[in-house]
Amino acid sequence: MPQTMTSADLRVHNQIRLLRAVHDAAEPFTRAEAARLLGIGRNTAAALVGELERARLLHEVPAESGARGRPTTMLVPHPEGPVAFAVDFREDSWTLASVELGGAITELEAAEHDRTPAVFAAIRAAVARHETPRLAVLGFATSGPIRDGHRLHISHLGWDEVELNELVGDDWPATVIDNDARLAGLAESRRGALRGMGTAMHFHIDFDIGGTLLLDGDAQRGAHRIAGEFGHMPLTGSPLACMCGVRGCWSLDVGANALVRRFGGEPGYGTGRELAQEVLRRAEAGDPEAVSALDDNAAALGRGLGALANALDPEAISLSGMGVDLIRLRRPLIEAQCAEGLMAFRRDEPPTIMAGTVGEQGPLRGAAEMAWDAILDPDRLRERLHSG
Amino acid sequence: MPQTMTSADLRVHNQIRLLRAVHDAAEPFTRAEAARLLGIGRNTAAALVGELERARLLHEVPAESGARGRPTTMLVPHPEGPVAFAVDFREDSWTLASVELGGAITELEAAEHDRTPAVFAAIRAAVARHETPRLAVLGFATSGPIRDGHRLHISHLGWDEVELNELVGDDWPATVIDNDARLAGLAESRRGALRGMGTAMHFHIDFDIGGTLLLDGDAQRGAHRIAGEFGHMPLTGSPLACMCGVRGCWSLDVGANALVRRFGGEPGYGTGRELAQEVLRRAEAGDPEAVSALDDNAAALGRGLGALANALDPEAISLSGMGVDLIRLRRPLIEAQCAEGLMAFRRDEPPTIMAGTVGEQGPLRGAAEMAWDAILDPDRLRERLHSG
DNA sequence: AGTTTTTGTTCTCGATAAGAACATAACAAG
DNA sequence: CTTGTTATGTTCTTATCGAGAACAAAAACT
Repeated sequence: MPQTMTSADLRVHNQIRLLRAVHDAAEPFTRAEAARLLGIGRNTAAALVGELERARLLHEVPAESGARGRPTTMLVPHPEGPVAFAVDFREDSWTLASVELGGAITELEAAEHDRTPAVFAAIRAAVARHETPRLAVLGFATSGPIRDGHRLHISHLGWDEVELNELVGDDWPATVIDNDARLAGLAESRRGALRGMGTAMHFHIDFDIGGTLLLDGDAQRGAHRIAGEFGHMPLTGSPLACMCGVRGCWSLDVGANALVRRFGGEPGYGTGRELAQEVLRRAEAGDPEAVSALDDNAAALGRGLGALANALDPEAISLSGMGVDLIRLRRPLIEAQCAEGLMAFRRDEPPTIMAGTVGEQGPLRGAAEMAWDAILDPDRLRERLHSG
Repeated sequence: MPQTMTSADLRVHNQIRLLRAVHDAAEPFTRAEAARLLGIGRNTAAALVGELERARLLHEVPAESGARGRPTTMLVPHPEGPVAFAVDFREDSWTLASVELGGAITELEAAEHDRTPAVFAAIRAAVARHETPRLAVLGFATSGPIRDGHRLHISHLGWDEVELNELVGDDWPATVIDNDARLAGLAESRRGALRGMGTAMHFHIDFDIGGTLLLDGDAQRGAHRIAGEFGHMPLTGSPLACMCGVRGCWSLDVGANALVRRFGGEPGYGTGRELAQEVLRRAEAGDPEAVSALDDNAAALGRGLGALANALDPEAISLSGMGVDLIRLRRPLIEAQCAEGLMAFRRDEPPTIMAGTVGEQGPLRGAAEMAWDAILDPDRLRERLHSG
């Protein structure tokens, strides 16, 4: 029982419903349409919008009138309203972007980095270069699990429980951080292939597999915020020991690491990724050993997805990273192996497996969604409404 | 955006908060305590309770005064208020009970059955024998997955997609049906070992393993309402083919079926369960082969739990059915194997593994919770408040 | 130019919860 | 036995919210 529910809370609640409708809509809509959408009267809509306009959250612009009736206004994000910054922090580069209500995104800066935690200072400096009073919340996507929201662990970079509270300190704007695979899934769930689904899953396949379970548009985090290591379940019977400390992980058979290992490459970041891409190209060209490696990879992917579908029953599964290549090149094999892993009675209704539509921008857009979730929080909104 | 949020909805919302507080509380509390708990004024609490009293949902009884201050009243379920009926339908027997607000349970009837769908008529007759105007919703727990909420599949009974809409027809009271393993988990989450946890899991181990992911006190159902078949993921490397149509299922190594197979018994319900219990007894007595079988079973359980914890990051995992015996007899082995399956960086914070505290009543109590969730639905409550 | 259609605006109304002031009924202290 | 203390119940006022009806306004259609 957190807080009471009073008339003022009611107003904030309905204003958030309105803002979220604007944020989530594919096309902008008018104030009258908003009233119908939310099931409120036109007078109430006018009052809600009026306050939000004064708080610089919404802006009304004259709608070009094509139909009959008195002219109305479109509800658009306020030009001086809050924005979210989003950072996609990768193993060798980062991107900073600004995202408005509604999802319009502007890339601000991008750079490579030296794989030491010093990069956080560089990112902070970039944020400072672009900082504006409009910046409300910064969403930060990084690879690797983040325990309890502040202890970052990226084994590939040799980062062992890096303390984020020391790197992202009080001089940062309000910041929310999460895992890239989870945020990519969140982006698909909010603005991509999984939009509107009650139960879905997303997997990002890079060197290994990370993913997330998406329920009603929310990415599940787990008790210590480190849910999503689906790649470290023994789903395909591998006998090998995994870098994570477990034997037989799914990720040993799916993803770039599996390809690289097969061709004797180094499982590092620079050359490893190139080699994996090279294998995919050779497989497309028909090289028998590359074809075999690709087939094994795709088959293992499908087998694992079937197993997970038995347990979690997603409506659809979207893929990003190398998963996009796998589904493009070997969809029938993946689906056949998925069916093989599905309990017989489920095979007539298998989960849809598809490439994500947000693509490479997944972590960035997911970070923005996470930041906007924080901006559209009742307490924060109440404060903003009453201060201005 | 389903419904609007008006002042009347606010009242219902707060009344539901109050009713749920009463329902979930371990000990009854007074009206003044309720006001503090919900963060509302005493006057508001009086108004809310007054309406709920008139609607026969709450009842105020004088509290024995031990302390100073003006005497107050305890909030208890109304003696003429709605009740939920709960049915636990097992493979050879069923139980019918009545459950009040707050969880007080009264067993009404129990019987064996002949394993044909005709048993539904017998259960309906039992419900009729005990039916009262107080009956609001019937919660029904059955083993086996129920696709889309109405197609029941129990392979052990030879029931292949039995159409529940034909068996539970218009002559039934309002009925909600779900899977027994999921409802056992719901019971643990609401009234048992998992109470108050944000992310937890429950597994019921019988002939095989069924389970559920519990998030904020809610059991996840999946897109087709058939989530939870964790036992049919290949987590332990078994080479065998499973009855479900997949190869290598976890359930081939954990549960009564694994014990029965090892000792050459029939994997049927009557003798199979007895044989499994016999093996457990012999293992306790020190019989080497039984000990080995029990060890294998427990080790496979732990190994699978570790894998699942990597993916879903539960705070705790509770067990029912044969899982209670396994945790009692082989906790160290289970925990060691779980740690082996956990990614190295998680091993210092493993999920708590424990026996459920609701025990055999899990499905029944879970069915009651599900039914009460339906009773405490805003629409239903609004109707009840305005009709009386 | 008049009609139709859609939306904006204004006003009233009922309901909600907050808050303050006061009443009440127990226990405790003298 | 009387008086004070304390926690709670009760009453009344007030601000706010959304609903709803009536009316005004502005476009397109006829």
